[in-house]
Amino acid sequence: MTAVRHRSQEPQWDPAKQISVDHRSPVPLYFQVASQIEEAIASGALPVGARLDNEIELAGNLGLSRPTIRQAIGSLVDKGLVVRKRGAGTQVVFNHVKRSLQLSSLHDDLTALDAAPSTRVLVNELRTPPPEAARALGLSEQDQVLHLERVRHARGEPIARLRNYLPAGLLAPTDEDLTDRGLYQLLRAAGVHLHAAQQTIGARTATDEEAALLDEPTGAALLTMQRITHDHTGAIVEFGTHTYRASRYTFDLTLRGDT
Amino acid sequence: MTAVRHRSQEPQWDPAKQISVDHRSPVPLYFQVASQIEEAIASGALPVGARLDNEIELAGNLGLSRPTIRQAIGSLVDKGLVVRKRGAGTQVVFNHVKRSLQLSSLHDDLTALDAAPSTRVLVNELRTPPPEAARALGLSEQDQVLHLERVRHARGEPIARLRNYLPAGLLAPTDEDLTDRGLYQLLRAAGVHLHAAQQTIGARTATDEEAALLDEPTGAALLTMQRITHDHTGAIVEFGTHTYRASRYTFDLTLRGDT
DNA sequence: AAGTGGTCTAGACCACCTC
DNA sequence: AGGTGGTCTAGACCACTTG
Repeated sequence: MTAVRHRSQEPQWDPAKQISVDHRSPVPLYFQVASQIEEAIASGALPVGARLDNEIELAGNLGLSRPTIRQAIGSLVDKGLVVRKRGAGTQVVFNHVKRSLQLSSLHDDLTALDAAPSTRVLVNELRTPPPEAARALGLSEQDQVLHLERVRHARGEPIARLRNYLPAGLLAPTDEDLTDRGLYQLLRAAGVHLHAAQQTIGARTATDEEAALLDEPTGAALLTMQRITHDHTGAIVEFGTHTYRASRYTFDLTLRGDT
Repeated sequence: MTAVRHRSQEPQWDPAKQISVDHRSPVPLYFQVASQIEEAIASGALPVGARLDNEIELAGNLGLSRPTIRQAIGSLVDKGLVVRKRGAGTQVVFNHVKRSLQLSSLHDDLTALDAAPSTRVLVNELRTPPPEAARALGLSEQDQVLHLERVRHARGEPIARLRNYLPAGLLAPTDEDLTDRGLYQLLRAAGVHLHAAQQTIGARTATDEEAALLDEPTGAALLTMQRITHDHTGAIVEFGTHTYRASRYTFDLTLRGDT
């Protein structure tokens, strides 16, 4: 019945007893199941290497159909937490997912890190865009765009200089809006559904102006990131060109294979 | 903006006539359907903004069940090519996916770009690891690991200095192996299933040694990338710490939202 | 009100892995 | 040879969006 591998110190975690589903809840059944398995993995009740019960058994024990169970486990596979092997079973391979560098703003990232971000607004007005920004937004250099320039601080130190260009009419933030909240937060609040972003990460040495803004010596190495953000209709909602102090900031990400 | 919203001006692309499925093929039906829709999107037959037929109709026209069609479209949603909206339909939002920065080696990336990569092997032997590498691999500093050090060139110019540490016994490449093929290629050929990698991207200025190796002036900005790679069992198969010429190389990636 | 995707069921056969 | 995931069918009801 209970498939226990030769890991003798298998934790006592009986899915039939630990997972409960509520058919009246508006939360989809597959999601309820996935969440509870994920929690068991994160808590260590299902350690790395542990095998899940097979899909048929799991379905029977929970009173659900196999496709529903498959959908639940499938979402964990997508997250990279477990792997399925035909004929062999489903095993836990990670107990947490590092999800940095998702579609979130620097402000959100720093807030999550409890780094007390603050923002100084240098520019917040409609202007004609520089050639590079016009090209990225698919506009002409005569069109007006919202030009934003900010310096982001965390823990009392400057971290990055952020320059953004947005199509006119999308947003009209006050300086206070920009001080308190990240650009992505403001866009979401304005009803924009962020869908995807193309980023290019590079490096170069600081100009005198950047060095002064970021409290670095001239010639210090800076990380650069340029980004084009699309909404759910495929329209371009933002072009940004940012520089980060390499001594204070790195990009962390995890990649997953397709095999 | 080429948004087609009315069926009347729908492009001439009839899925019933353009998509064919072969029930005898070993290729899954959902995959056959997904590939052909993806091709239609890439070719422009289904432009950005176009709406797909609804799932029931598509299923009926192709003689397949709705879950199979859903699985096909679902894979396109995962790739970010189309979006589904309940009550509204499924629309094309992108016509290509930039898939750089996936789980592939620099060698593969450069080969794909037709950049004629070549490699100079500086170190290829078993050694005790530096503290940082030992910690990343979960080994002690007394354990032997395979130490690799290479300089990658493309288009006749140096691009990056690559330093890798692998658990002993996993691989025993000759210098020729390393010259001709990327590390990930060698690992796959050795039967290792690459599953995920954690990367940290940063920047710093070049040391004299790096400057000489990479043909850059001392003090030039370099991109740095550290990576820990796991196989499908969760075991660590590689730790790498690499430096790239910022004047010749950037990291491109696209991020997708969860909404 | 009609159309469409979101979820779910209860089966089935096959391919692959392990024993 | 038996167990397991991979794929597929033919339905069903619901929630949301749009005209």
